[in-house]
Order: sequence, then structure tokens, then C-alpha cells
Amino acid sequence: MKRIAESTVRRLSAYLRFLEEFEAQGHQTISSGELAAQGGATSAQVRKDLSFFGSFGKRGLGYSVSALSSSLREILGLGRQWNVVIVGAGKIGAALAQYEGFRARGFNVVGVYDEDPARVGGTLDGVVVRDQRELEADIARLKPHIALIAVPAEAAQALVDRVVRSGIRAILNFAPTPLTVPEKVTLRSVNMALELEILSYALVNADD
Amino acid sequence: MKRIAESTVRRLSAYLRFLEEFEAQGHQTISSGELAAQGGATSAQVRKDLSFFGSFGKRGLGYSVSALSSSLREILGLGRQWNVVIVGAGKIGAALAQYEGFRARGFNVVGVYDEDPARVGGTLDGVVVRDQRELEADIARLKPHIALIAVPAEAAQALVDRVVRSGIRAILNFAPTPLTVPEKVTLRSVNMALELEILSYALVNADD
DNA sequence: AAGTGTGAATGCGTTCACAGCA
DNA sequence: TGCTGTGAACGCATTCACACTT
Repeated sequence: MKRIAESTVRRLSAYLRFLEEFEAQGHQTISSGELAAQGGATSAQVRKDLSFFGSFGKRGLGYSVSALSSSLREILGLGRQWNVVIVGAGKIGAALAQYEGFRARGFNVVGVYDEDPARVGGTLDGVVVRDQRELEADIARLKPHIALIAVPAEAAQALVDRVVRSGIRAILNFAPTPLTVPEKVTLRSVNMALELEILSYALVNADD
Repeated sequence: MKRIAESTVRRLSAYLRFLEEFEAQGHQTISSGELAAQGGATSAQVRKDLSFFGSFGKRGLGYSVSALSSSLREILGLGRQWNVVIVGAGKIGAALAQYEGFRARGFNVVGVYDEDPARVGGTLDGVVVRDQRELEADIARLKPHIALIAVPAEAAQALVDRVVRSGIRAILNFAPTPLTVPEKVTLRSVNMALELEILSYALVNADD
């Protein structure tokens, strides 16, 4: 299949969220225009995005809400459970471990790790914080698919190396530092201070 | 001035971070190539990014680390303190309120708000959680520049409307829902479940 | 009549390549 | 010689416009 732009995947995700709401309201069909209105996209964009994966609509009618929902879940790989380990049980790690939005979408936190003895043994939303030294053994045993990195910037690369060596292929990084991974591994980063700096730039350059 | 792409601003921020490290190591000058190696950019990209704002380098020599640092701080609006209010003192709001990365970059949390009486009055990293009903009065008084929205999806739009009406011009949203703001307001969103879904897509479509 | 699916046109960010200066 | 600054070329995502289907 053709290479799909990340921006497209991002929007598919948004479409799916809205479709689920729309379905709950009892609607049967939806047009590309209605779907677009939601996330600030255009109807052409919606149709183009979907066209990369097939023809899901009926001309003159629109899309079946339920059929399109399940197609999108299929495309995004959300028709299954994903197991997630969280590395770092500080403020951010703890908040992530207890975030309901993950479980609701099929992402199960199967382990939380920290190196601080004061944190090890504690419980976060039913998951016990384990010693970071158990990481390799646990990954071998539990075979989680995704690792969330929530440790200080200085420690992040070493931990990424460890989880990659243990077989993890997808990483979501919250440490404010650039990281490198082998090509076969997908790495995404969320950098909250960076987001604020972009707002800072916008505020300083607002022309009004 | 010409419109600058968000991706450019994002990279400028990364350059600045690295320049500060590099400066701490006692280096005087740096080339576009060295600066690029860091964040996976190319030297041409670095030079192009900087060229939007002026000529900061010396041909044949490179850039003065300290001069470029302060130019970037100036450009990004980081030569000052920004005041931030956090709306929502749940798991995410609390983690944000205690995040050191913000203060380190000049973002001061001047208020945290919640509607749950059980949370109001509590303390997060020295800041007292206040009643959400005080929001308007406090914004009028403290004149914060940025609002962080960390409430459930259903409540987010109403609160965004309130802070916008009170004069806030920059918002960072953590609620997993699309929001609308007037044109003069800059809105950015961090959606953690969405990031995981992009990883899910990558895992399902990995060709190996 | 309504709304999809899609080639073509457009716009925009990135990369190239080289002239210009220290 | 070394590295910047930048117009030109390129590639890719978005938008347009319309043929096609129900």
C-alpha cells in the first residue's frame, strides 16, 4: 500500500472519534461534509483521506456510520488490545498510568517501572510500580507492544535503548529531549514545554 | 514579517535547547551542520530556518553560540516570564502544575482551578487550587497570558469559552476533543490517546 | 439532486546547489 | 578554504473541480 502521511492518520483518528459519538446519537449515515465540519477539515480532505484505503461511501448518500467506524478501527489497528508499559513513575508517569483515556481505546497499562525505591511497590490505578531492573525480564514475559517514556531527559536515551533491545517497536516519549531509535522502531514525542514555547512565539508575534 | 511555518518554530526551539547545552560546555561557535545533527535536521534546513529572521552567522566560521541563543530567545519570546493558569486539578492538571520543565523555561503557574470542592483548597507545588468560579475574577486580576485546559472532554469547550471571554489569547488543551476559538486566539492541543493510535497504526502497518 | 471518488492544479515546506563573504 | 545565505528545483499534502453513481 502507498505510504500514508501522518497528518492523514491523525485525521482518521479524529473521524473515528466523531463517528462513535454520532453513532451513539442513533445516526445511520453521514456525509463527508458533516464529518469534516467537526475537526476543521474540508469535505474533499475527508474523501481523499478515506480514498487511500478504499471506497466506503455511496454516491449521493454518504457513508454508513457503523460500517465506516469499523473500517477505520480496522485501518488504525484499534480492533484489538495493545499492552503498554510506562517507564518512570514520577508525576507524569503516574498521571499516564491513571489516565482513563488509554484503557477506553484498548491500551492496557501492564506495567509501571521506576528506579526510586521509594516509589517501587506503590500502586497506581491497580498497577504495582516495579523496579526498573525488572524491565527486561518483564518485557520478555509480558511482550508489551508500546513503551511510554516518562523519565528525566538525562535518563531517557538509555531507557529507550533498553526497551528497544528487549523488543519494543513503538515508543511514546514524554522526556523533553531528542532521542534516536533504530529504523524499525516508531518513536513519537510529546514535549509540553515545547508546546508552550510555540504559544509564546504566537503571543509575541500576534499582529493586532 | 513573512508567515513562519509551525515546523520552523518547533525546530528553532530545539536549536535553542541544544545551544544552551553547547554553551554550558564552553563552546564559542557552532556550524549549521553541528546544530542540525542534533535534531535530525539538515544543515540547509537550519540555515533556511534562521534566514527567515536575519543573518546570524559568519561565512566560513559559523554562529556565535551565545549570540544565536539570545537571538532565538528573543524570536521565540522567551526573554521574559509568562504567567499560566491551569484549569482542572485532576491527574493531568496536577502533573502539569508540578512539572519543573515549565518554570525552567519561564512559564509560571499562577493559578490552578477545579470545580470539585474536594480538590479546592489543596496545594500543588506551592500553588493553592482555587474554585473554578473564581476563574474570571482571577484572570482579570492576574492577567495570565496562557491557559492550560486539563478537564474532561465534555467540559472543555465551555471552559475555553470562559477563559477566552476573560481575555486569554493562548491556550494549550489536553482534553481529547476538538475545540473552537476566535481567530485572534492561538489554540494548541496535546492528545495522548491520539499519539498512541498513531503508534497503533504504525505497528499494524509495519512491513517487516 | 445529492454526495462520492479522483485526476489535476495549487500551495507550501524541504532540499539542492551555488554565489558570496570571512 | 570553509561555511553562510538564498533563489531555484523538488516533492508532497491540500484543494479544486467535475465525472460518476444512487
